[in-house]
Amino acid sequence: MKTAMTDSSSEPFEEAITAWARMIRTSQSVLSRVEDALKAAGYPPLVWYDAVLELRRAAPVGLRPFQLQEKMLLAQYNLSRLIDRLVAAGYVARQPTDQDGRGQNLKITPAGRMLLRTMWPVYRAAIQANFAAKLSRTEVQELSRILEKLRA
Amino acid sequence: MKTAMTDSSSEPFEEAITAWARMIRTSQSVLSRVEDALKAAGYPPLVWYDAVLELRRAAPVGLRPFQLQEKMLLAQYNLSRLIDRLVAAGYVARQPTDQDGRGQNLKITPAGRMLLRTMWPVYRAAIQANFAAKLSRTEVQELSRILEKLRA
DNA sequence: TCCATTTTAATGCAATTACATCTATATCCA
DNA sequence: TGGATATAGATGTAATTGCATTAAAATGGA
Repeated sequence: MKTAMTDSSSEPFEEAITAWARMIRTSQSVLSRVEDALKAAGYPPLVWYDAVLELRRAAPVGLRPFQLQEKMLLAQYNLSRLIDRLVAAGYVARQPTDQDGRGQNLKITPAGRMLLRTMWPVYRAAIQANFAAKLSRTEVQELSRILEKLRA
Repeated sequence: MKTAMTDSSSEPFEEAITAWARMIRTSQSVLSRVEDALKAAGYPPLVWYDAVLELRRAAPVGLRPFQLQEKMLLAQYNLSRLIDRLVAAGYVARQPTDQDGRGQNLKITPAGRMLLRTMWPVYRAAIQANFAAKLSRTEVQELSRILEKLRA
């Protein structure tokens, strides 16, 4: 016989629903605060930072768009247009590929490196204030571990 | 003297960066899979479900738009247009307020209740497959606890 | 080799979201 | 009361994202 308890969160799946809702809500909320901090400092959205950062990591060779897409969570057409904007802003250079006539090679420019350098202190402070400062080191590690399981 | 170790993740803040990146990436990835499952089943986006669900919880009184906004993570103008779509689709009814001539009252319709009922099995299965199934009960509880600390 | 298929990337157009502003009503206070 | 201020919600327009399709080059087999 079941208990008379009505607290739905005592059921495993109900606990999962709660955790699910918290993950979606909290990550969106924290992310938007970080984005706001960047915007308030006059910087472009985080996705620009992520894309240029991947290209810095890939320097000096650079990346093809489809390789960058694999590293980011973006649809192909969205990445194509993000690259347009990054190139127009001077943070990324498109170069023809020698091996594949369909493709192109993307490289970070000096301005792109400067963007990363100047954005980082603001980004770092926002992560610290809105994320790291609210958790103990153990909690950070535990969260990281659980999220990694979730990704796989 | 510092150790010669170069593994940056041994530094507390570097661990936080890793956890931060995982939280953003993983939650987006898992969310998009759940959204895809709903779309594949012919249902509207999750934000529709969330809004209508809040109105079911608030029944029979209903909610003013600004009250719904407080419960959801949406800008005022985005909520205004979401309500337009929900009303156009017949899931929500706009009613004049008697106390405040500026406002309106939002109520779930029978079609809205039906939407929640038919979406739920698909949504539930998607949460189970993409989230709950990947974690132990203890991990779910721990994740939930940590996220709650983060929100505050 | 030649043609069908696949891969890479771009793009026309529709839907949604962001920004700025606006309208209308309510509230506050001298 | 009356005028300034605040609150609730909508909306014009620009930017971004989503969807479907397209173009061009590479690949793979007969």
